[in-house]
Amino acid sequence: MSDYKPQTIEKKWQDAWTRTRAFEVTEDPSRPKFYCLEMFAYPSGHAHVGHVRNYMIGDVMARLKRMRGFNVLHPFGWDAFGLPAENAAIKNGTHPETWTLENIAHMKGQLQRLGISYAWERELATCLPEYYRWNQWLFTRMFEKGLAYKRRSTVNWCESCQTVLANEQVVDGGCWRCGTPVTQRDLEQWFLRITEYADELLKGTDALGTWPEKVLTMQRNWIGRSDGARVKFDEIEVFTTRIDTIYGATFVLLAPEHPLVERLAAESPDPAGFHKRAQAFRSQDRTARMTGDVEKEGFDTGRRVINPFTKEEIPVWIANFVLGEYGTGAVMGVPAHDQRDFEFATKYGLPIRHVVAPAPSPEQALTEAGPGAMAEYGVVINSGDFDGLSSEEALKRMTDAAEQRGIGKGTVQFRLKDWGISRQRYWGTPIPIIYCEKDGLVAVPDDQLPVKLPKMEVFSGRGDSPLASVPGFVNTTCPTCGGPARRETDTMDTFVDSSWYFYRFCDPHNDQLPFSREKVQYWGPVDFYSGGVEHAILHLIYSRFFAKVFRDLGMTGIDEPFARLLTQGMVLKGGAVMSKSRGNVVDPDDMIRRYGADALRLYVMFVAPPEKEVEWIDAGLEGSFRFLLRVWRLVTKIADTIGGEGIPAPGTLALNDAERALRRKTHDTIRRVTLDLDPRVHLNTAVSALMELVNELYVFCQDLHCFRDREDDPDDVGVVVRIETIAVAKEAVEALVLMISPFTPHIAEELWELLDHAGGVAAAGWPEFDPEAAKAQELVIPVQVNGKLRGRVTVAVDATEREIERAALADPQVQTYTAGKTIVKVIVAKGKLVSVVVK
RNA sequence: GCGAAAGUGGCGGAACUGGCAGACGCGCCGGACUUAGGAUCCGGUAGCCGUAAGGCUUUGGGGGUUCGACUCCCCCCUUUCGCACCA
Repeated sequence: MSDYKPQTIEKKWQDAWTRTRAFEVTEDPSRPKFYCLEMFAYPSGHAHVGHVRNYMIGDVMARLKRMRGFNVLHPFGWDAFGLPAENAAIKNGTHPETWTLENIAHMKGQLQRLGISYAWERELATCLPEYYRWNQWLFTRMFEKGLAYKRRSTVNWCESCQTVLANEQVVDGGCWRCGTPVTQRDLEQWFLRITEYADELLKGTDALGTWPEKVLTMQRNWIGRSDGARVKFDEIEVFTTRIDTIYGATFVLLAPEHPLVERLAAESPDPAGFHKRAQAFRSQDRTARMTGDVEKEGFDTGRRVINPFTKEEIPVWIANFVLGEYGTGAVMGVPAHDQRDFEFATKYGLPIRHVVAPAPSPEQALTEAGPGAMAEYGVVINSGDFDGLSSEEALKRMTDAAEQRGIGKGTVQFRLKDWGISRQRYWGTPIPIIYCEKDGLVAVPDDQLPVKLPKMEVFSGRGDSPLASVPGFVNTTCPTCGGPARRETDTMDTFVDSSWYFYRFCDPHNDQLPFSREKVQYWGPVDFYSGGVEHAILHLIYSRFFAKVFRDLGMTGIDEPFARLLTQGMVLKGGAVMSKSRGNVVDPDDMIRRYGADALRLYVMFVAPPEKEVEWIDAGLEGSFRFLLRVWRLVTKIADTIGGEGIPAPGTLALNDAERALRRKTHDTIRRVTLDLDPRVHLNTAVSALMELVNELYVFCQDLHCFRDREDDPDDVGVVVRIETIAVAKEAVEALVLMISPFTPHIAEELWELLDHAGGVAAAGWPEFDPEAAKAQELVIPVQVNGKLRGRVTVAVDATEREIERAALADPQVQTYTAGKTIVKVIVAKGKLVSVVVK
């Protein structure tokens, strides 16, 4: 018996996999496909054990599916554009490209040392022209269809990153990357019209039943559909979801940004003062304004408009809590039925009129202002002809009435905004647009793509778009008229890169198109996708959007890119996320050196369910290492006994009790592990089941002397008397080695070879569950008396309910509790439990 | 504030559709083998009472449904996450 030397065997098998191109695949219509993907990596420098966890989940699934006969695509690549590379360049003078490519090389080595079964020949990096060329190609298609457009607008600006951020990239009022509070800027920006797909993206969430509910909820909230109506109060159009309360509208509120504000200022007695007050609201910190921390404030514009339903004249105010970018930027104030309007009206003494009564008792209409607004639906009152209608009914009738009178229209409003993709930074995809005096905005023709990112040497990190300072890049000729023209100098948001890479993996070397329809139709959609929950409304909504764009371009027939999503929990150290700046990074290479990749892999799978956050504990890894030692010893000690030819299948043999028990455990373990892996993805309990099997195997082998303990002693042949014993031990050990292989592939391959098998575990296939073998002959059934466990009876597996009841009542333990009492009832839960009720 | 998920030993966590709570591992305690062990093997390990057999209590707290509740229902507490004036 040799010692377990993970470093040696891991190297051996990793080399073998590379040599035999074990994980490279091509389309094969004769086999079911399985596309397994983990979110690709930003090459920040070093992988930590948090990355390892995500990649392991995918690797276990990929390896399992291979063993079960699937044609498995399991690729990996690099989300290689991004700010850290540029910042590193500014700080150290290393070119972003150098920095990025070096990091990729290092991290790739780390992943290879973990033995992840990637199809490395499909590796891609988004910073290479072979990739970003297709970003430009797709942008051009979207430009042609009006899905990419340019406009001036107020955008989110991160002072630290010196660039624009999309709405999705503003987290709690700060930059998603660095947390710096976001400010507003007015800029010319390129947008992608994701709102075109708002409704489909929303409805599509219903079909994503295997996604975590949490992610779906976040996406639904983000898209934020509201059904309501636009109604004109003279020239001011408001958006409301509660037109049923319009008779209670006693004022109108404008956002400080509303286009009418400046005109009203000009018409007011004190234009300068008016302007100043509106401006003060506008410059209120957006973050505070958005989070509702700012007190509701406003002022009367002096302007009056007619409520089109009551015909009353009501005042127009400007209010700091009305959002300029949502709806029409104007709302009707219904203080009786909207909490915000209520606070506002109370503060400024505006009239409050109740027009909806609580549904059950319409006659008990509220006539006085209560502690707050009554925002629920009810029965409409004080509303002319509409009195007595339910809110639901009034919504319809009033909308109809407004439409008939030409003063309003039923409409749907989304919270989702178009995706601003212009970035004023260097390390990204150049936007393939040329500005010509004569022809205006011209897309770079496909045959001139890629627009290559010029090699810049100096990075200041200040000012606008670095590319603007490269004359050789900026100055060009118009593709249409040939006259002098200049190029767009902004680059694309890196989330463009990650929004379609999963399709590129299907056809990574295509130099005619981003991918061929045939290949994506074969591999797509991704069957199993795993990554961090932080992308719930960034990457995951953009990718869904792009998938629909590709479909509408006729390039795929796929509506949704990710059939199943698993959001894995983070690995913490000292209660905090691992990061270089905190200095709490656990380096997988350290762990591999000490315990081997297999132990590390096993531990991250065993420590907790994949979705849960976990705290990294070194001792736990040691435990996993000890388990592998135990497996190693078990198999190496018994290999001579069970290896080789001529051992019959245990199903055909007459087994004794111990043999039958082991066989039952073997097959019960196969059943549990199989189910835990697929579809449940409870990797931790699958590992526990394997540990139980190992424990039972040890006892069995020791009791029945299967181990050959002393190799130097020819008398210790380690051979048991019964061939039956050897047969069931062999079955158990082989099933164990195969089932552990998705978790710890190196040791599994090594042991499989040691057991005289050629061809590797993937060729051997996943063990078959035999329900007959797993069946017990007798059952031990617990017996409760008045709800308390009082005894156990052993019955034949096919015993009838009557027999079980009789056995339970005959049990002496049970009788001590039933003696002298009346048996009221006996419930037999077949195969599970007997419950006796006595009085 | 609104919404969602979760609360189980010293710790990470099991318990499939209501049926033996605490699987598996870590840690700890004891034993065996050892020059030694932080290696390995075996055993113990929710709490309380009891020498023991055994008994009682126990899945955040309180009620309820049920022969039976970690699991279902109601109220409350705590934690985490998401949304946060979207009219």
